[in-house]
Amino acid sequence: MALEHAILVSLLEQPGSGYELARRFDRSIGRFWTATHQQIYRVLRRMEADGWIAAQEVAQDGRPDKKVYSAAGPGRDALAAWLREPVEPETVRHELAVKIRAAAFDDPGALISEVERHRESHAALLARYLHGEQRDFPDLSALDTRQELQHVVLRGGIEYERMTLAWLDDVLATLRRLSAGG
Amino acid sequence: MALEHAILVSLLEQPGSGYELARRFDRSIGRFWTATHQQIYRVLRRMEADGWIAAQEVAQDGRPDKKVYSAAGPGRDALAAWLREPVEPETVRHELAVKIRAAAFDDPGALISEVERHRESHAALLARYLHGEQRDFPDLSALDTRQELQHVVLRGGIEYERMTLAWLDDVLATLRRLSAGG
DNA sequence: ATTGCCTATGCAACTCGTTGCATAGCAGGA
DNA sequence: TCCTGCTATGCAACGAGTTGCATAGGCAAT
Repeated sequence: MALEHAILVSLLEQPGSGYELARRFDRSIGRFWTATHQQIYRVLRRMEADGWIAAQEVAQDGRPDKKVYSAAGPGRDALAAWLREPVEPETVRHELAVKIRAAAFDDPGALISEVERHRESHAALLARYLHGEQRDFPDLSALDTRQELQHVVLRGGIEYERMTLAWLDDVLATLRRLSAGG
Repeated sequence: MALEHAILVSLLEQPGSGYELARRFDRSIGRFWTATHQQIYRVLRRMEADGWIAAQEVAQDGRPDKKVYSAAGPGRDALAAWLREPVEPETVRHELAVKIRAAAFDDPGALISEVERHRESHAALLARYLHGEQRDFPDLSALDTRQELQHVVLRGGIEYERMTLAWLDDVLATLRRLSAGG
């Protein structure tokens, strides 16, 4: 389980409430680790009970109070220990690949609009990555350690999206060829 | 949920027992959809109850009897309906990316051997893909629809592994630079 | 005025996925 | 001979993840 660790990293980068974490997971972090607010609140309570993080009540005017969490010593230790553990292989759930093989038993042409939709969403994500890179890393020759590591992860995301776009074009060409009766 | 659908596709390509399906999921299909034998048996029972698949008891000598499943009419219908439904966005769980960002709060050098291990396993998988391509698709100019679709999925796997290898090299270079104190 | 959205946290119920264990006969090697 | 491993199926318990709903005040637009 790595949701705890993903939350720890996020809190080390910047303390925040459960709600704020949920929004971060929707945006940046969620690109390589998804989580709903329910999961986050549940795990935060457990982590606080275990002493990994500390909470501070913050009163706000005009909106509900919030609990701002930050990483504590035992949390840092747990993260360091986890870093040294061997990682489990990534489990992939590529639904579109299942659909493509399923199309052999139905009409390949029925998948085209679906694949086009995927292509658009990957193109949009790539554009967002590139925009975020410009905004957050304007000068690539002056990055500290944290930024270097954030940037190498971002580069992975960018390359993944580029590769996926090229592959989806390949898939579309194949589907069009097959449904045209080629 | 798409485990049902992945199983249906596999049974349409070739009928088989739960045990055989589990091994297929370990090998080919498992590269884009993982499942343990427990999940598979549980889902097979449900699918049989729903009439999606039909079972036939097969006695064997020297080994336990098995139940060979094959896709039934309602299963094909369900698959066709699913093909036409919009797909949920793929949820990614990229633990290594979390670790890389976590390394900013510990020693980046501690991650190097971990990343090297990943690199090796991706290189091995790429080699297996390429070997499987040679074996299963010796003549790329004479493929039927099913093989065309299987091959375009395989091409996706190959490109994914190539991209991942290049990225892991990038990660390694970055980690080495940072831990050398550059 | 009312509708709908945003911040902020949480309960309850459910499904999905994993882990450990059990059975049971057969084959092969130390 | 004992141990390991393969085929083949399954139970039980747990942990992870999702979905629907609830509360509750404030803001902005219709």
